[in-house]
Amino acid sequence: MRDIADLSAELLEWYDANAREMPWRTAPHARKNGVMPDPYHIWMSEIMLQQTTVAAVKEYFLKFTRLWPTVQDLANAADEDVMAAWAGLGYYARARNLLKCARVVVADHGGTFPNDHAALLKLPGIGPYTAAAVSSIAFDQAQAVLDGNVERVMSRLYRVDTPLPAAKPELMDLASALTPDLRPGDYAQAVMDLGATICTPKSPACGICPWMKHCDGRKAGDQADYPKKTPKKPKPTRHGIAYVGQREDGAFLLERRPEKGLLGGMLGWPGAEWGDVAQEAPPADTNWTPLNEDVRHTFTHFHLILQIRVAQLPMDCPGLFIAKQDFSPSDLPTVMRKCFNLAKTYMSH
DNA sequence: AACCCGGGGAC
DNA sequence: GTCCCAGGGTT
Repeated sequence: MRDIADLSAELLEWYDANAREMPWRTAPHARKNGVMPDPYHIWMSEIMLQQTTVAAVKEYFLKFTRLWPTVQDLANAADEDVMAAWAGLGYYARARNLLKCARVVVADHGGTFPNDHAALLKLPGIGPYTAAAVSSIAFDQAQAVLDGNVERVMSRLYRVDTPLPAAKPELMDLASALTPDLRPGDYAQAVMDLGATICTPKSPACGICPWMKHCDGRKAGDQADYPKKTPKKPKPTRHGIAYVGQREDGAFLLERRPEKGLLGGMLGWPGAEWGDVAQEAPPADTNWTPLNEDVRHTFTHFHLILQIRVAQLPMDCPGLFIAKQDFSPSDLPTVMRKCFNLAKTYMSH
């Protein structure tokens, strides 16, 4: 038990000297002076950071907090504005749940985030990790965070041979045993910083690791073999066609995708469902011009090859048209933006 | 427990 | 190309 207290104390000492700066983070010296972070900021950053790197999140976090400075502002926002602001960040269910959660916090919690793990866990888009992160970082509660970084650190520190994801309960027990009652918020950020900057997936910088002398993996020399993982399935390739239509007045023919499923709730170019073979499904009865080049894109679990068709459409063409001055490619998910970028080189205006 | 769900950077 | 990322929801 003496050893465990040493571990957290040594990591906090390292964090005091090496904490990375982030727009949502309260630095350790400020925290020691009683400054606490805004729970709204911590919550928003943690939602954005799910499966997403700090570098990618920064500009989105600044944009969201500029557009919606408080959870009340966000709760009052229009759905389509939030989805457009999220475009490009990926995993769009996060944006829908972000808005849902803001509205629940305002309606059921008086606009104040609950501070305990159990209450946070009930909110949309908040799972075990995010509940622990918000309760520890924003409210200094002794909750163990277990993300990809901590899984890697724990599995190396103790040479856990059980492969992920089956090892998660075991890793959670190890992480909980290390979480201190003193400065749990800084400790949570410290152990994740350690995984992100020193205990990296490939070629970890063990020579400068504050836990070097405690690490079983380091002692055995096989730290890079952890964590063990169950092999993943190969990605299939799907095919489809995207129709980029522009009306005589410059407006674009788009469609709002269904709330559930791939790119849910986002704008996109019309077309049939993607499959083993590309299917024609022109959204207007006119002469569509196929382009020589395809759009290629990779999603979480498949590769996609999209053929592009372009056409000029008459003013009486039915459908969801967005005026040229209201159309911004940055409102589109990346694959749809790729389609536009390719099509526009072939369009006259 | 297994599957679905983006996008980008490092290698 | 592969792997990874401050994971959650659904079935």
